[in-house]
Amino acid sequence: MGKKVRGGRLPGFRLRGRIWIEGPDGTFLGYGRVVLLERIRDYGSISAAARSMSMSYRHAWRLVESMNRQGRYPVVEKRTGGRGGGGAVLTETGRHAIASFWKAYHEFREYMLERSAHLDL
Amino acid sequence: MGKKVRGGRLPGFRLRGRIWIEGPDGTFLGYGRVVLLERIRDYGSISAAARSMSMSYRHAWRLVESMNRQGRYPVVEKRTGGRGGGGAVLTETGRHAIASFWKAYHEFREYMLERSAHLDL
DNA sequence: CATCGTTATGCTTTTTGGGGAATAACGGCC
DNA sequence: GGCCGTTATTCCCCAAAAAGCATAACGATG
Repeated sequence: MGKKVRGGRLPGFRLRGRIWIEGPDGTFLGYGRVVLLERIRDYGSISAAARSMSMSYRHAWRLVESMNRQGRYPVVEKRTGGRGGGGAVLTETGRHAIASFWKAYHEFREYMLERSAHLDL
Repeated sequence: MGKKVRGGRLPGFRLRGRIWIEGPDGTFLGYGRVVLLERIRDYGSISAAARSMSMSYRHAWRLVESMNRQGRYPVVEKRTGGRGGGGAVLTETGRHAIASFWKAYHEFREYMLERSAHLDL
């Protein structure tokens, strides 16, 4: 009655995955980008956001550029100069993008959790 | 009655994703690895399989090593020397791994297709 | 009008993943 | 026993991605 000779489940193995939103020019939104957007929202500047997640400013800036360029509307509005040197704030589009991504993301986590259960190896 | 000012859907954008099976030492099975296993099954050798997908033998060999080392049982049995120089064949574990992955993979495709439909951006 | 921290951008260095070539060992088969 | 194509492994090189460094430019505020 043992179905197969193979020793059964491999304990340490699990199904993993990731999702992202792709635009005309490659990735538009992914986990890292969304976290970056949230930090920008919380800290009010790209550089502070980058520092807070130990990412280089240059990299963070490029990510924001990529997101802003792809959509019809920018996700981040940037101001140079002025009090405190300037800063950056989320647009309504940006806030909406974050919400959309998290929604898809959490549904996906749910799915993966459920699906991992009947993974037979 | 327009719900929001934002101009509506961004036409070119779509939800994408990928899945893989992770073992104690990183990736155990992914799309590329499974295709490689199938080629090994079809051609009877790692080098022919690698050639058929224009992958370097070195890379293919490493992937096989990674898979073989992680599981309780190897997925590929390799023979050096002999008629035709040797070769490689799938084990029962290997065949089962392929089937398991494709099952999860196709279910996942289904899910993504369905989920992409109500992605609002 | 000098200050200050931020955006903006170019240049150089480091890291990383993989390809290519070279070589040894192997072992049925003629 | 020599041949042959495969497994097994090492060393060097290349390209792409990201980090690090170094400056400009900016503009509200004191």
